[in-house]
Amino acid sequence: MPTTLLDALRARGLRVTPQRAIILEAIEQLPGHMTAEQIYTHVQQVNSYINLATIYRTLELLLELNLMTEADMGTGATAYALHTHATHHHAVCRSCGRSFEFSHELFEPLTAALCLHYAFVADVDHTVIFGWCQGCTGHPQAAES
Amino acid sequence: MPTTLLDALRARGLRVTPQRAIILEAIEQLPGHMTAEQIYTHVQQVNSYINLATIYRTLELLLELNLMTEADMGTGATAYALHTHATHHHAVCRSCGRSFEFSHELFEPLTAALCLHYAFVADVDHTVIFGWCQGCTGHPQAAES
DNA sequence: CCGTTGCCTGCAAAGCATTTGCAAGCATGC
DNA sequence: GCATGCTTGCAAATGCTTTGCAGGCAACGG
Repeated sequence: MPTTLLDALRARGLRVTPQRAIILEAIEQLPGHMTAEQIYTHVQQVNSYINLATIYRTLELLLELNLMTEADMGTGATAYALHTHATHHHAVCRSCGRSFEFSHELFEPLTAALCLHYAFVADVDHTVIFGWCQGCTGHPQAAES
Repeated sequence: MPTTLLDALRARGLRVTPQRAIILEAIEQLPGHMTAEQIYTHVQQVNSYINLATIYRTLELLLELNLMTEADMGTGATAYALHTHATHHHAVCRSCGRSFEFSHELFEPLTAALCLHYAFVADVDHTVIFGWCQGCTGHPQAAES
């Protein structure tokens, strides 16, 4: 049962190495969005001789192949997500840092308008919206204690 | 004619130093969004002894005071913008890198929905939307040459 | 099954934007 | 004016990510 990601590599004539197989498997197993570090940790449990640089190089590859998306969640590390993962977005609270996912349909009026007015095709999978959640609303300053 | 930004500092009991005055003036003069490096360059023309670290510390202060917003335009450096600057957003093309601003009203259906469904107050001033512009639409792979 | 080719990898060091420790400096209030 | 402690400059550290290089091995042809 070869993974779809490996097939995508083969289709482009790219080499299927043990490292790539392990990394791709880890990516498929991790839920939703993940950082390079998380993939690294997961991969270590299978084979501890895989280098972080290889993770980054593989992620770069997947981004080029349009199989993944990247997003800055404001945590310092880039968050990556499989493009096949259900389209969704994140709302992140500037005060408490908590976040939740929301469905793509809330985004559709915006993407439709951008397409209509500017012929711009928004790639808003995995977009991050900052703001203040219910508990922090109304007193954003006070909540930063 | 003291600047509004300086007044904001005074109102919080923060010290008004020559460095801060120069940095705030530069921020008010630079159009739209700017990077720490750009502010630094601008400031150098007035007083070349101001340190980059001071720029960053001042920006951090302005963010805390809610006078500025920050956004990652995908250029490597964080883009800062005055909160008083007319609310707007950026669409950035993943292929050619070009970007354009679009008005806040396109965002309102989304912010309204987030508020309604999740009681989440989106702070979407200066948000960045990635995608493909008119020229690059339809063949995102081909355009990356 | 084996040899060749050049794509991939590990390692270590570099890169870049940003942050921080520390001692000196100076804005503010008395 | 003078003391207090917030600010600054400097340089080093930080954290994530990228890169140079030499060796390794997947893919392919024979």
